Order: sequence, then structure tokens, then C-alpha cells
Amino acid sequence: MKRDSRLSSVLHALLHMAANDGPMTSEALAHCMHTNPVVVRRTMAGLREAGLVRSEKGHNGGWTIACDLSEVTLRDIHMALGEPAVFAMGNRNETPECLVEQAVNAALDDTFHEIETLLMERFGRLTLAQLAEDFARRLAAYRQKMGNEQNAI
Amino acid sequence: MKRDSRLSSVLHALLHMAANDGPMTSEALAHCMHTNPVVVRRTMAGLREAGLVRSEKGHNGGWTIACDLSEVTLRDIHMALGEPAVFAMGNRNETPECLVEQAVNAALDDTFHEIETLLMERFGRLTLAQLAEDFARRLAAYRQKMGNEQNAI
DNA sequence: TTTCATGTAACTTTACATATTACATGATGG
DNA sequence: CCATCATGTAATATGTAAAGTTACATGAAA
Repeated sequence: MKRDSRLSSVLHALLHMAANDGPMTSEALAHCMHTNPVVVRRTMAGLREAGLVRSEKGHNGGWTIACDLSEVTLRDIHMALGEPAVFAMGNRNETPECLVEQAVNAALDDTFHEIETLLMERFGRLTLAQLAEDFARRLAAYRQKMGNEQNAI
Repeated sequence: MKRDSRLSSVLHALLHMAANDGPMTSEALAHCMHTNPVVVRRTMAGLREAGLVRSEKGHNGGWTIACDLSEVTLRDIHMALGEPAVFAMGNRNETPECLVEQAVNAALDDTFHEIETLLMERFGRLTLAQLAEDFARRLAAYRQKMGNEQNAI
């Protein structure tokens, strides 16, 4: 598995929650995502702290969306997850004395910083509502092709 | 240590080689980079295969630059290294049956692909010669400030 | 008061770059 | 020729961070 699929995971979870009335348990979400309820709780914790979702204990408890899907972007989700590292590459040594390495670091830092900014802008233009719409389109196409089964979710 | 500092490492090595007449041994490069000669050989192997550097065995052997620094860009280096993964994030499951996950993957794939293209364009505009010039500027500034010691490399 | 569900700490597993060890190959100088 | 230097590479170990697992505490609702 690739490293750090948290963004992918929570987006998947959020869209399932959006397609569902009422709360979804960590167990149910874990089942959708072929993982463990504890992983779900751990990963979703950041979104709860950011106020994007709510969690309730006890009977009929679970996770519910607490935001407007058209107002929340992937950038918000990324931030709620604690802004994990975007790039798999980095400097070998962040505080080199060697002037050669300082020049290399400066060039790479500039580049990666600039590109990360572009990524964040791109994320900032992608709302959860857009993802949900794309899913709806895929579901419609699937139903048209396959008949009317419900097992696409 | 952050993951995958190979690009940073080989750039550091190349600039040291550029600043040196005659071949540099893996041992010498490893000393500059605070690592092991075997790591140097392994990392530089891709550059050799791409024809960017040459290596010679025996007495007076070692690594030499085999390209025009003003013609080679970071993109060439990245490719010579085997185009390692750029992003630390990725999809949880690359071939999902779930339509929700397919929609999420499609959005993330598009985004990351677009941003990776921008990064490669940026890399393609950054030559080794530019890095070497920046190092030269830093060295001049250092000498002006510190006197004329030679130990900046 | 039992059951359901989350919250979280502690620990294990997995993946991957990096580090290390060991040994083969080949070039050069004497 | 051969001792030495240097690369080439396979095999193995280590470090790190996400993901997975186990265990148990907390709190809400039937």
C-alpha cells in the first residue's frame, strides 16, 4: 500500500456519509474501506476537531457530517488531517554547513514550496459537493448500464 | 530522516564533482554527504546509466561528470534516478469496485497528475549550471564575510 | 443495567529508503 | 605478475512512519 492514504480514506468516508441518512458507525465505514474501526476513528478525529463531522456514542451513534459540502474543500480536509507531508522527497540534511548543499537545498525548497502552494490552491477549488456530484454521475451511469441494483455503494 | 533524499543527494554530489578537477571517489563523495560509499555508488548508478556521469575503477578512478551542466536539468536527474514517487500521499486502493472510491480516486489522480506535470516543468527549467552559479555566489559571499578560508566546500 | 458505540493508549506489522557487510570485478602502478 | 585501489552488487540490517490490532475506559440509549 502506498504511504499515507488518509486523505483518500476520509474523502471516501465522507462521501459514504453524505449518501447515507443518519449516522454511520466506525464499523460500517471500516467495512466500506476494508479496514479497522480503530483506524477510522483515529483518522476521522482530526475532522471532528475541525468541526467538519460529529461523532456520537451509544445506540444510534456514529459519524455524521457537520458541514456544508459545497463550502468545504480538499484543502480544508488536508488541514484537518494536520497537513501531512505532501512530497515523498526532501533534503538529505536540513541544516547543512556545506555551501554546496545549502545551494541545493535552497533550490529544492523553493521549488517544492511553490508547487505545494499550487497544490493547495487546486485543493482549495475542489469541494466535497463536486466529488459527490461526480459520484452521482458515476452511479447514474452504472445503473443505466447494469439495471437498477443498489449494490454500487 | 525524511524519505527519499536521493535527488538532493546526487545534486550535492554533482556540484562537488563540478567544483573539483579530476575524478572523485565514492569514498570522498560519501564523506561530503556524511554517508557510505556504497550508498553513493548505488544512488549514482542511475546517473551513470543515463550517461550523465562516468565511473572508473582502479588508481585515480572515481566519478566524473560526463555532461554539459547547462544542458542538464533537474528533470533529467529525476528521470535518471528512475522517476521515484513525487508525492507522499496516494489512493488507499488503486482498483476499487466502490463507485464512491472511484470518484475520489479520479479526482485525486487528476489533481496529483496535473501538479506533478507542473513540478516536472519546473524541474525542466532548472539546470545544474544554475545550481552551480548559485553555489558560486554563496561561496563568494562566504569568502567576503569570513576571509579567504578554503573549507567552505 | 446491559448494550452499543466512540476515545485512546500501547503494541505489532508493513513498506521503503538508508546503512552496512561481504565479496567479486577490473584498472593501475611498481 | 601482483598488490592496491576503486567500483559493482547482492544480501542483510536499521530507522521511520502509516496502517493494523488489541485492550480497555467512557458515555449514551434502550
